[in-house]
Amino acid sequence: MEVLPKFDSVFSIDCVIFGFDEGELKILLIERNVEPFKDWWALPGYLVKENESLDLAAERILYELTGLRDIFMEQFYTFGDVDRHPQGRVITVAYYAMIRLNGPKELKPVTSVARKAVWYPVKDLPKLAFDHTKIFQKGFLKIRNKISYQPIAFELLPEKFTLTQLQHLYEVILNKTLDKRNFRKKMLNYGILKELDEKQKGVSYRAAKLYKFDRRKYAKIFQNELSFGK
Amino acid sequence: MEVLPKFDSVFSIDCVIFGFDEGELKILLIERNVEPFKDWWALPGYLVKENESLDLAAERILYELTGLRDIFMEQFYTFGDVDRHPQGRVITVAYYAMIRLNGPKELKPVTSVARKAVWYPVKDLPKLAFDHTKIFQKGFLKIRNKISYQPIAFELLPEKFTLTQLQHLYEVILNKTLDKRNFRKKMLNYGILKELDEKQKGVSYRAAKLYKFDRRKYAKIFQNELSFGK
DNA sequence: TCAAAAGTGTTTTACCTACACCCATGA
DNA sequence: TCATGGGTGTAGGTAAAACACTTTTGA
Repeated sequence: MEVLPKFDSVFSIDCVIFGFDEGELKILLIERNVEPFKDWWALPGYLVKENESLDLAAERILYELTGLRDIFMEQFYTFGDVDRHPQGRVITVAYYAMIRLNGPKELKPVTSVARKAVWYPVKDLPKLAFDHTKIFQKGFLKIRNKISYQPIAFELLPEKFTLTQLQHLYEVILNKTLDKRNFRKKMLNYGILKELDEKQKGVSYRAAKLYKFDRRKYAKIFQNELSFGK
Repeated sequence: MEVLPKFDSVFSIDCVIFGFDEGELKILLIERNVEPFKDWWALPGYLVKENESLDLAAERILYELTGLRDIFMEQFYTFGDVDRHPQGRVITVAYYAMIRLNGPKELKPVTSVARKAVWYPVKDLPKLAFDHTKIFQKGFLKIRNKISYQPIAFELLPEKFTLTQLQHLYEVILNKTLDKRNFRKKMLNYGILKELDEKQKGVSYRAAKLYKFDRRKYAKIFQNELSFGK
């Protein structure tokens, strides 16, 4: 009978959590308070427990290191270079999520593994611990790719937003400027935006209409992704 | 200093290898010769060694269990349910590939872990060991999705093929019938097919032109995948 | 001569792209 | 009244979809 080997391999989760704030795309980083890479910036990530599924581990770890709860994350890649962890063989399953920053929501690690958690602009990231820079890059590619064929960007915006805000977000993620009229046509055409009877407030120019994302219609339209004509 | 825990977690690779033969989509299965799941059908898969990267482990494992070498595989998902392996905590990184079956190529396991390896039609799979049915399904979705926006199906065909063969392959993977004229227009339009001066032989009806896949042009066109108009 | 598959074009519709001006608002 | 962004339409091109008949070949 085959028996599992006894070498000390373990696995971890790392999270690439995107947020959008002050016109900038940001990700969540922690300052590590433990070796290895003590005092370095890192993606929120830690070891999976023996009796914990990957998805649940991801939720727990994100919560413990940043205080964020109930974030829907999706797995996107597993990194397994032999020497990616200085203390042994650790492969890591990377998850990503796009979330809404409701103003300056407090980030409070609940373990001492992280000294603090902060939102960091992606265009100016510091050197990261382990292979986390590579993990971030692959995660960024993932959302850039996904946004091109699924309007998932709403997740990053406040509940009510203007079309211009939405466009800016696309421009930041795709790293190019978009045509205003074409962008609006396309977005409205999707049929997943609810126009509100409300307008922007506190701006010193013509106030823009506010929109809401219609999650139900989105689900209907984008659940069946396959397409290849008759 | 943080120390890695000592519980016996390990990881494995499982491979979903697609082939196309006699008008049928098939995957490669092995008959297991070891516990657990001795005598069951399973995806080719085994434990990763301590000093081996995931990608290299995938190559080695596929070779050892089936005799196939130099197959380009891509990772697509990692399965980590707590109880997916009866003997302990084993997460598995799943890889897929699409390959060409040059006639009845011999499959010869080089370890005794697999009693034999065979091509099995996907529409009639037996019960599989572990959570391999789930892994297969996710892999199938992956190629179905990918083929809808990238003409990767060539990998499955013989070097020279007719447009009708190509269309049948698409129909099998997408599970729907396609319009002949539209299909041909679209494929030829991609500009990645070389028309040969050769025709099909040995058929009792009008012989079709043979085509070759132009890998260089394919690479040029499909390396930059992002698109969202100005 | 028949069976079986090869091969071929046109029309309609939808979507993408490019492009420029007037409008509403608060300071 | 001015600066700032909000908001709008049209024309041209490209790709997808629907649809049916003639041609070639070997048996």
